[in-house]
Amino acid sequence: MKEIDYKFGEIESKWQKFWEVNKTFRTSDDMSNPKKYYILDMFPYPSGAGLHVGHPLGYVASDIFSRYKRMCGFNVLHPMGYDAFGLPAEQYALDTGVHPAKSTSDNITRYRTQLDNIGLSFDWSRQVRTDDPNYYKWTQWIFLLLYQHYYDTSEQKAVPITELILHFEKNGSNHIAAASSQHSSFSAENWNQMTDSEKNAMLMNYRLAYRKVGYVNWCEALGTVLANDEVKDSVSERGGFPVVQKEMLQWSLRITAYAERLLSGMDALQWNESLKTIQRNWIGKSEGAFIDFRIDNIPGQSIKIFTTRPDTIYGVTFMVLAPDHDLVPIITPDNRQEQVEAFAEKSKNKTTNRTGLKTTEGMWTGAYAVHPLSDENIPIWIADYVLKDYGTGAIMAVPGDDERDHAFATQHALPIVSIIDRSAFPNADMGDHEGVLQNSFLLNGLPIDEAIQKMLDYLEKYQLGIRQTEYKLRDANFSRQRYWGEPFPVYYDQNGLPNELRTSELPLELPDLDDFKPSPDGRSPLARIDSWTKPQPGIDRETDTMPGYAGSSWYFLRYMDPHNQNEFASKGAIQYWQDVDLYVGGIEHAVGHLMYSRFWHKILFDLGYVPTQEPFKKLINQGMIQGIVESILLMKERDNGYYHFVSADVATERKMDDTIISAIPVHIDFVSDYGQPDSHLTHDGLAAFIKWRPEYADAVFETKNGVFTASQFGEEMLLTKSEVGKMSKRYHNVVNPDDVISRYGADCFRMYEMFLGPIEQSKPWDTMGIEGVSKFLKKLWSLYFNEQDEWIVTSDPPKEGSLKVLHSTIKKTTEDIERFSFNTSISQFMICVNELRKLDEHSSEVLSPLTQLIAPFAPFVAEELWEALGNTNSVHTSRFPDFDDEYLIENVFTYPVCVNGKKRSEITLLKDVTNQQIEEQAKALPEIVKWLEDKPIKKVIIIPEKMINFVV
RNA sequence: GCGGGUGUGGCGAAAUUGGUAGACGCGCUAGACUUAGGAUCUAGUGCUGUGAGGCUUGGGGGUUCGAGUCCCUCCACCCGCACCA
Repeated sequence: MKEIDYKFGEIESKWQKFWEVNKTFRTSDDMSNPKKYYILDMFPYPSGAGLHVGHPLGYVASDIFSRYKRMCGFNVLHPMGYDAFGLPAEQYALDTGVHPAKSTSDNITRYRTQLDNIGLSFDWSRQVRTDDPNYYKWTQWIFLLLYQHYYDTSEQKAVPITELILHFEKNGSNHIAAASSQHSSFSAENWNQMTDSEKNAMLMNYRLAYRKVGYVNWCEALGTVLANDEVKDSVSERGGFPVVQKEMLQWSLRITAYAERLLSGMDALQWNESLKTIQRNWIGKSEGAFIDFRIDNIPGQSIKIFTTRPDTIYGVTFMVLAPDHDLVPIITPDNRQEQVEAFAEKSKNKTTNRTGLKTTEGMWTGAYAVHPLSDENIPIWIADYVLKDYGTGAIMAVPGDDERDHAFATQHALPIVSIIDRSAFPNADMGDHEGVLQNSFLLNGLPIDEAIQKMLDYLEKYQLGIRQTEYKLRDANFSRQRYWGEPFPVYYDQNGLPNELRTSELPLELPDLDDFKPSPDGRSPLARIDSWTKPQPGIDRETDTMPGYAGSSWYFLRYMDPHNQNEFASKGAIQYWQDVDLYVGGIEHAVGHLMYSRFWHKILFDLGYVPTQEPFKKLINQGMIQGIVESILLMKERDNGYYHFVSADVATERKMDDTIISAIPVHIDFVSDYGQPDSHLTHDGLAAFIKWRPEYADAVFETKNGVFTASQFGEEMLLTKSEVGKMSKRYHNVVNPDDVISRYGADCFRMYEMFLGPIEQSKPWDTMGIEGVSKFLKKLWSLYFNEQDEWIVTSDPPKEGSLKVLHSTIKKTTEDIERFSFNTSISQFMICVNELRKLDEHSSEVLSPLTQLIAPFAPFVAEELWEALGNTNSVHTSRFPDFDDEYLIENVFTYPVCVNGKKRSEITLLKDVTNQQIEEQAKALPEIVKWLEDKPIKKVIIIPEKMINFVV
């Protein structure tokens, strides 16, 4: 029998052209349709590596959904664009001399081809690129909005800085309710007497975008400052280069002002819990109190601490400052200065890498603080476990109810007072909010939560401390000493004061440049172009550029009205589209992009530019498609139990024991001649592998998936190991969707990616199962065409049973699509097609709706079949079929009949029989008679259309 | 350590509100058509037992006529944060 096949290659290019010519997926500008749906993919950074099979997972899912929504009559906005500014393009320029604009554009062209190959239904007329001056004009404009506003903490919103100035002129800093970098007190007179530069400096404490000298994460190797979320374990997330703290004049964004709203705003969002948790942790809210501890014998000096447990204050037996706390040199008596300094110096070196460090090291400063309630003297220590940049950099130590304080006190023989009685809670640990206070005077006998409130009231009443909510969230650094980013729309006058550009002067375009090296002093490459930095005498331009997240923090709004020259998007367009109904993307943006976007959106909301508090109503994190990481170790010689492993870069020498190092990551998939994945190295695969990496021509291989094996070949040996890991260029395991598509077709590729499992789950790429999907498409095709490629669809009435199969498929798949369960919808298609083949069904009355049903998943095949069915429009402009209950209603039902919950038989009965009839007929079944024997029936449970159960 | 999540055949996985566990696909076994099979079609396939039957959703316990699903407890793995005051 001839294999039924369809020529997917021809079909794909035919319909790609058709869609382009007919603008099939243009979003309608007609905003009268009240059913709008905005479905967005996280736009990619167009890297040099191109797309791999992992990227399309989310794209295909959102594409299926948007095709479905369109067919349901929604006006769908489904755009795509490029996050085009960023470090890698500049790094590439440094290495190769290719201008970032050029390499970025080249990459974009390549991405576009790949995306089109997959058959994604984006409205490309709305494409945005963050490096387009027409786009970043508005990025700069939004930055200026931030600069021009401050956060009013009583109104809980952004307010023009001009109102703050009015307030200062009238009242000075009295009754001010504004988020600020530092609190200062001044009168109206003081304010009015300030010089411009003093006023400017003061206002910088309040602006939402502000410039200040501060410690920043400086990465020497990258020649730039990085935001907190770009740094992990003291190395840069990109490249893994060391990051140190450096003092620099930088722009920052006051995201801390929005901490509470960013936290509470999440409650109503349909995001998955783990993502919300990541954001909550990042914001890191803690409620407690600031308390001042006077220092004995040094008038006017006090230690400010933050605590979430003010109830434990009677258990304070010592204080601890961070070793680099500002007060340390002040309070330390002369005779101890030297030792204390030495300790601080030693711990400084440790802090560069303190992850996972648990220590009880510390030293007494020689000074004493005064307990605010008992007036007792308590020693002040310094210790590594207190961090300068968390809280106030100082703690009141309560060894009686804090594990770290307890360990520290034990180590250094400091007194411990038990202040919590947990005898009623044997399972409670130190620090748990269970138990009652003891040895605590006015708090004695109170449960912890009540005691906290009572102490807070008490502290405030006697002005010993204040209630305060603290957040871990830090303001976001917004300056990069880099070329490939948005220039700041500001200039500095003779006094160095920042001045904003007018909207009419935007965009401030990035000048052309051919030397991208950062200056060794940490200044941006832009600083070298005098014509740009000093456009006029007395005017200096900012030479830093904005970070990568600037352009991506609002791009979803631009899609609503991408070509608008006068506004970032028209009021009408924003009013119509409102917000993103569904956002699909990776979880790696949890604390970066998603946090900044929400922050910017809230500011735009406060200023009346957008109608919603949150930009992304529902969010789905697609899982990662992993690759198989193969490591090969080539063993050179052996003597006295030592082997020499030759890796790509260095020869490493290791003792052969249970632990084996991985040296050269290679991937063996898709290296065999016919492109068939083959992770067990076969002879063909081996030949291809050696062709690919000729340096291994003389080696002998023996592999076994997942375990080490070795074969000996003279003095050489080769070990391999397979494991699941990231798909990445450096592991040589990137699978290009183009290869899969050319072999199986785009429809097959799309369906297979969806069939792999739930969208949100990560899974290794494995082509084993793709044949099943391919087979399904051939079977589908065979319902319409026979082996001779003849059209066999008839206008006959449907055969008995086929409408039932069709309609239950419509019902099931519609429900599955709505809940984003595409793997199960595909299963249902398979069942349906198999059934129809069994019934030898070729009626257009059945096949027409089936074609429509499959269209979102396999758009190319569906178009071809839809056309063959005699339609002139695109299947995507047709109406998604509704199921008809009439075909699903059954007048009989097969009940499982159970005895004591175990199924023993089954019985098919009419639907409208009474329970008594059901019981009698079921009881009479021979199997049931046997199981019931003569035991008395205690109870009969009949659940209509579910089951019958006899309890004996 | 804290927080979040996941545990179901040889594998990827299904299973509305507790109601026939393992749908669908891969793989495997047998057969058909074939010079051939890495094509196609048919049948079988959780484990165990000749059979009736018994066992089975990470382990243990509970609620229920009935538990993958609810409750308690323990274990394993993954992700995030991490000396967080």
